[in-house]
Amino acid sequence: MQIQDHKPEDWLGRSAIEDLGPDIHGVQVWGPKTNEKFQTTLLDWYDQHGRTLPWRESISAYAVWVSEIMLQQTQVDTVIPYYQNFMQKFPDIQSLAQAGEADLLKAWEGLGYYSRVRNMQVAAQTIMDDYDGEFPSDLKEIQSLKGIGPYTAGAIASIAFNVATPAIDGNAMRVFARLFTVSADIAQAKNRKIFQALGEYLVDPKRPGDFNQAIMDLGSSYQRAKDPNPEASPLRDFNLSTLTGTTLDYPVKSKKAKAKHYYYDALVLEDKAGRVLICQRPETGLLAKMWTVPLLERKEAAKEDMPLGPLFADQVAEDDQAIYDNLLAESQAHYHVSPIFYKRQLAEVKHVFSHQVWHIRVYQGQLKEDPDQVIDRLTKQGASNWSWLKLSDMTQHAFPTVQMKIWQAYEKNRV
DNA sequence: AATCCGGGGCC
DNA sequence: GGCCCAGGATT
Repeated sequence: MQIQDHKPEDWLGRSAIEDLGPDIHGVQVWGPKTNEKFQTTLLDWYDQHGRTLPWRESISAYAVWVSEIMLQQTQVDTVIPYYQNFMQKFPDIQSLAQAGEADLLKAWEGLGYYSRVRNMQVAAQTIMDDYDGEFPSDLKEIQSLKGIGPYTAGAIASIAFNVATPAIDGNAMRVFARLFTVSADIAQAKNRKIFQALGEYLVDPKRPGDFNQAIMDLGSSYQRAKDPNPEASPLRDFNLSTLTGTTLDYPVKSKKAKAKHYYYDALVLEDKAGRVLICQRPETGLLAKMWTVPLLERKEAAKEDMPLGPLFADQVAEDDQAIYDNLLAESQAHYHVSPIFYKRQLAEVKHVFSHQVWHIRVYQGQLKEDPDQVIDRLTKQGASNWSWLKLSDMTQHAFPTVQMKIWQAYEKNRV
């Protein structure tokens, strides 16, 4: 599609201009070459009032890449300290490609969506192997890298390599939907092409990177999702929703499905030496490869309080029998006790994910007998994804936030 | 096209 | 409790 040959109404599926009239409140809106006036106004504002951010200080493809991956579904204020730590530990593509996975996960600990950092390392290795260590500058080659989709490719290409392409994320879709009163549902993937086309029409071919960043800054200030201030925006006179008083009608976004609820017992089993048993989650799925104390999902019928006392196998959900069996084997081999332990409920922890809500009862495990064995033997036997952790030394494993909550509940309430 | 994948901030 | 956020991979 020859974007430059079309006016916005051609791909909005209706004539916004005709519906509203060319003259709104005495202001001429979106006539010929209005996009060029829009660009000038936006970039003049950006030059004077754009945000100062760490990854804008000295532009490199690597810095833009790291920041954009971290900023996926994550707010700027959350990202900044992670970004600075990450750039110090992994300052270039090569150091990222060669990093140990545990160190990478530790640098990402608490940030969420942990596959982002694993994908980034895969991409770094691809760049080392296939691009001689130089970040590719072609839009399609950038998007072919693991973890880089259409938004991030557009951001890197425009900001780092001055490629005249838009960067369409939720922020840009909100800004453009309000700008042209687009009623298409931004939650539906098929509608992304509408905003992509608008972006291609609007983007400044001379300063595409600054244009895209200016849209982001506009979306975080005058065109925030909540409590926007469109009347004071430098783009006020271009904005059809502002001129018609319909800002909060846009963007249209359908609701997400409700989260499912799950019920767990967290078993904090501490030995005489002050070590706590932890295990590593599977390689795929939620919180992949992160470490937690054993989490046993309660059977549907056992959602009520469990009686304090020994833990028996028939109280554990089928999916968690392997965890239980492993606990049982370890305790029998090294402590000659069965069942594993008596337990005391300390607290309840609630943790909300995008699609799941976890309700966790935290139990303090109590060894039935006093172990005489040397604890180190435990770490040498059995599967490597079990470990005894000294609470004073938590830097060797990456823990998800839900585990941090369990640690806090344990430290506060342990007896 | 729908689902999965974290976590924090805000109301 | 619900919604938002500089999305992408998987199915």
